[in-house]
Amino acid sequence: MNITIKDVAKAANVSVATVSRVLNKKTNVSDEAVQAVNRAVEELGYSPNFLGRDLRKSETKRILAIIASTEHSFYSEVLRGMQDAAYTQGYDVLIATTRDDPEHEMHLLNMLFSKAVDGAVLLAPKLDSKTISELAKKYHLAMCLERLEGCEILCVTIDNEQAGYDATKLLIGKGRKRIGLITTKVRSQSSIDRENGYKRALRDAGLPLDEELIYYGDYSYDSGFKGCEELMRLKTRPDAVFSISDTISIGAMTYAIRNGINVGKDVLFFGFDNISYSHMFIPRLSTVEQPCYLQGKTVIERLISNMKAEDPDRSTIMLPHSLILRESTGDSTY
Amino acid sequence: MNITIKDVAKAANVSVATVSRVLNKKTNVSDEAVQAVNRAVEELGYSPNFLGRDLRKSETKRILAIIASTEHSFYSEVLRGMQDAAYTQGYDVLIATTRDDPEHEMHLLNMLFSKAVDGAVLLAPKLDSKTISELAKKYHLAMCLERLEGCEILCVTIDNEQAGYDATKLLIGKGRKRIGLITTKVRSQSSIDRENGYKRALRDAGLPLDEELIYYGDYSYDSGFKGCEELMRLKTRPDAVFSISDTISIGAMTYAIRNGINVGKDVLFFGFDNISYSHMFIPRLSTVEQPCYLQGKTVIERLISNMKAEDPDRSTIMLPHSLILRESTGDSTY
DNA sequence: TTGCCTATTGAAAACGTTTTACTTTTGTTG
DNA sequence: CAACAAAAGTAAAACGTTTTCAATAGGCAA
Repeated sequence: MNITIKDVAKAANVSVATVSRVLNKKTNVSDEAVQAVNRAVEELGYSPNFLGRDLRKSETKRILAIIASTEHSFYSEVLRGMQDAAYTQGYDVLIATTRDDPEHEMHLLNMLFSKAVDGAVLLAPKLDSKTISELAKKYHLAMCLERLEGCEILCVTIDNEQAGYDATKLLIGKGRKRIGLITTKVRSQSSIDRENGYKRALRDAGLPLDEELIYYGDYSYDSGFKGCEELMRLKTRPDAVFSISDTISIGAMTYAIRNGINVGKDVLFFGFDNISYSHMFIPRLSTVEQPCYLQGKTVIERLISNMKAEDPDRSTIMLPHSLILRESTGDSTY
Repeated sequence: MNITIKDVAKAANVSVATVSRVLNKKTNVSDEAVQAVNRAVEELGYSPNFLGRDLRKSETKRILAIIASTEHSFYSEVLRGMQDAAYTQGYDVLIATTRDDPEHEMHLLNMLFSKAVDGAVLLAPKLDSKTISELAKKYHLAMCLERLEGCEILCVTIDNEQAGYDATKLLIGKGRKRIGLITTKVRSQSSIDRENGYKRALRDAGLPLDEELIYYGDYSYDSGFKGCEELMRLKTRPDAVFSISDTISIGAMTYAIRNGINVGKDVLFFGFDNISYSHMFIPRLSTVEQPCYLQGKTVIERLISNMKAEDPDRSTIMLPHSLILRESTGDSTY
């Protein structure tokens, strides 16, 4: 039924080894042999079985990117960076989704343990730091976007604490004294870091830290909407709202607009991630931009280099972020 | 270096065959053997090499979903449906992106030819109908969301022509006489179908087909913005605009709003896909909803059933769509 | 005791490659 | 023309599993 290298060898009147050499562009094979083999491959419509090849070579030239879901277009650029970096070195990137389930995450990592891929990158780990640390010792595993406290693993991310600080400080610089924060109940390290940055900025500016001003929800638009509603119902309203993601921030702004609040004037809004919709929304959202493409590219480059090295790099690399000022903070820049 | 089944066998004092039987939960193996093997597996931290296993069984229990990119969150639900269906049958779904490059699409399909996956689903084919038809004869290949004229392959989609018709007819029903269409220059079958539906609705209503009212751009927000600008500059403006995607429609509405047009009153807007942002935008966008989850679920169920069948199903299945009316057509429904 | 059946086990083949180790052919040089 | 090196080829081992086939052991009836 299936055409194997043996069939090609027979058709080309050479040995199996010769076929293999031709296919792998090795030297030590005559022009006639090359031609005969190529003709046979063509005629038979042969394509080599990767399982056999990969087993023998014990490498697959494939890397698995593990994300939570493809819902957040935010990942798209990161993955593009990963693919570009991988592709130039002859690797393919496959994507799989955990759907926020740590068990499923472990199931996917099985592909790594069982050599179905050469390496893996976690973009939204649900497993705990210790477990991942342990795995990173044995396998070619890395993290991107999200770091984990005390986790010894190659990790490429941004300084989320500093980014939270910068965003908050910018709002303070615009004369705001009561700044709300909408974050998540589920504590990913990035949201913890961003929250810490927010708090440090308040401290540095001598502003009081009012726990009332912090709303804990989830990553959704609806949560942003709800969070803003709660904040606006306080005796003394906030005059600015920093959200740890753009989607949340858009939800928050929506509440404000629907309730007659002048966004960018009465209340300033600041998001995080610079997703494409943040500049499509009216008014355009000011936000923190991460170097998505670069993070993806970097993590793959390092991971592949780790795969060749005897002594793998398990450090955390923080790439620079930047602030993008738009209408929601009263700036008119595009 | 690596722990293989042999090491486990040695440690458990049984043969390799017995270990394999225990691992695969076969009968005909004594309790003692089971325990000894499990203990050894535990102690050595053994996990079976899938390459060996898959080669021997010549099946991987993996299916590849090939999309253009993860940028459009629209795919997310489809993939979720695919994964649910696959997972209940013991399959995993891997995702790979073509980045709109037919050559790269072929490269990814290589994983299918070379048995690295058992089947594949194309969600945004760039290859031509004939090529895909040919491949579908030899491999377990299916399509989802997008059909291809004259392509003999298992395909799960919606009736895009009818959907385009329905949306346009709705606008006509609201008394609109000059309806603009913003579509794409690159002719995917779905956009052709939607455009045809638009035209049929005009014909059926006895409205003239004015080529001026059709703008050909790409799938982006910017293209929608630009398209709307062109349409609004016509001597006689359209009183409604149908776009073949929500992102385009949001771009179009943005132009309108920024230029003082009363959206939902002066001009109605209709999108396509019901992406999450379509109800976050202000005003909320009326749109065509596709059964994303169901399409994904269905295509995988059929594909897996094809993998077991002698005579595979190569028909096109069209699932029902529906209209969602929101503020952009003057409806107040959520 | 003998014979037979069943439950468990193990040795070895098989899956499709690549690669090693060895043989044959070709070509060059003195 | 002998000697030898280089080039081109082959057979077989190896990768890590599963599965086939045969063998062993144990139980039980006669």
